[in-house]
Amino acid sequence: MTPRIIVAVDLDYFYAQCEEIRKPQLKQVPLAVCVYSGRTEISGAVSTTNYLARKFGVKSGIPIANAKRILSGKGGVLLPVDQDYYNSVSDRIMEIVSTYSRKFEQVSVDEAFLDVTDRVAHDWSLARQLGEEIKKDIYDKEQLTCSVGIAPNKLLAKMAADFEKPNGLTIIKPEQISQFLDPQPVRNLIGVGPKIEEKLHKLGVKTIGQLGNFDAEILKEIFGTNLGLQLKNMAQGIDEDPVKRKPVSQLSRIVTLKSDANSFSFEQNLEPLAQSLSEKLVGLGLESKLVGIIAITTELKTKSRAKTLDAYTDTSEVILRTAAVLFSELFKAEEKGPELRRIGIRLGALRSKEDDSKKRSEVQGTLTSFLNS
DNA sequence: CCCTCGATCAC
DNA sequence: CCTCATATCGAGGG
Repeated sequence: MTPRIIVAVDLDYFYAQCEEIRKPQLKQVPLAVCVYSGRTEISGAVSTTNYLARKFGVKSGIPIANAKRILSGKGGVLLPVDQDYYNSVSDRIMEIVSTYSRKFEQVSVDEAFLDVTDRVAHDWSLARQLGEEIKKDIYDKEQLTCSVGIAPNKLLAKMAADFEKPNGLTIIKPEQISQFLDPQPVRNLIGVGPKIEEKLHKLGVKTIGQLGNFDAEILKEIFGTNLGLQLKNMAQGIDEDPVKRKPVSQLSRIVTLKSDANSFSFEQNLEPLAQSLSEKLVGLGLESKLVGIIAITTELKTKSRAKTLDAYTDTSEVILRTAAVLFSELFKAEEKGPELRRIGIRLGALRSKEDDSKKRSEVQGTLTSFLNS
């Protein structure tokens, strides 16, 4: 019944900071790590930037061309993403973080949660010390800063980590929840993006405090039962979601075509995606029963199709064959077929390979529950 | 209840 | 000019 103590660890401007570690001179200049789409020399988007670049408004998501224009004459540097390198740094850091509690959950390449309630014996002052220790440990071993949030649940811990960065540490004790949440704009709630924000504004709801007091029935009507309730709960700082290792449930790969097309060579464009997905499946010891396609039109609208397979697979052949069929059906559906800019493959209905019917051995069941106990 | 699709979010 | 990847939700159809 006593509140849990959850720690969120958020690695600061991760990709850009990784580049700064390799080349410390980069710390002195505006830096943008970019995803080049290959369409033209500069087409693509910015993935992550350091804080010097952010001062000029160069932030994630903006077109590379814009970033280049803004930073020209300012000594700015643009680098292409090196995912393998970031992954290796991430793996080592997550290994470090996970030593602080058996209740560990990695949310993304640069974020993780720990439930340290037992470890600090419900003591918030000890939790702060532990947070400092984690930050120092990561910095000593990897020369990388992170922001830490400590709170009674994952939602608040993440918002606390976001509250002061880079290199911050913020604590929200149970009795501080409303003073922390109430004045903030609804947009700061995890899960509230531009669309939901817009709808809330139309209801006259601007702050999290206002959302927390808003009639739940009206929220349910507008956002649906589930999401409506979720919004109300979040605004009151309620989140029971446990810190738990979550199995991967889907995998996807997407690429940008060299030029927009009504039809394209499935072989040539889809093969590398299918190959990569198959390798990933095998690497994780997983197999998939659902293959889907993702198509992004010239107008940046998303279309998707999916097919549940007769049997589980982890081979690039089956993935490729299924995806090709789905694309050919997508094109057939319309007279001319949609004009596509980007295409992708998605795998769903995943399961662990050593997890089929009869052989879900107690060994694995107990091992998993043990890890999260 | 299950499947499929589109939307939304956050990375 | 506008990347890539993942989880979740709701609607609609069976």
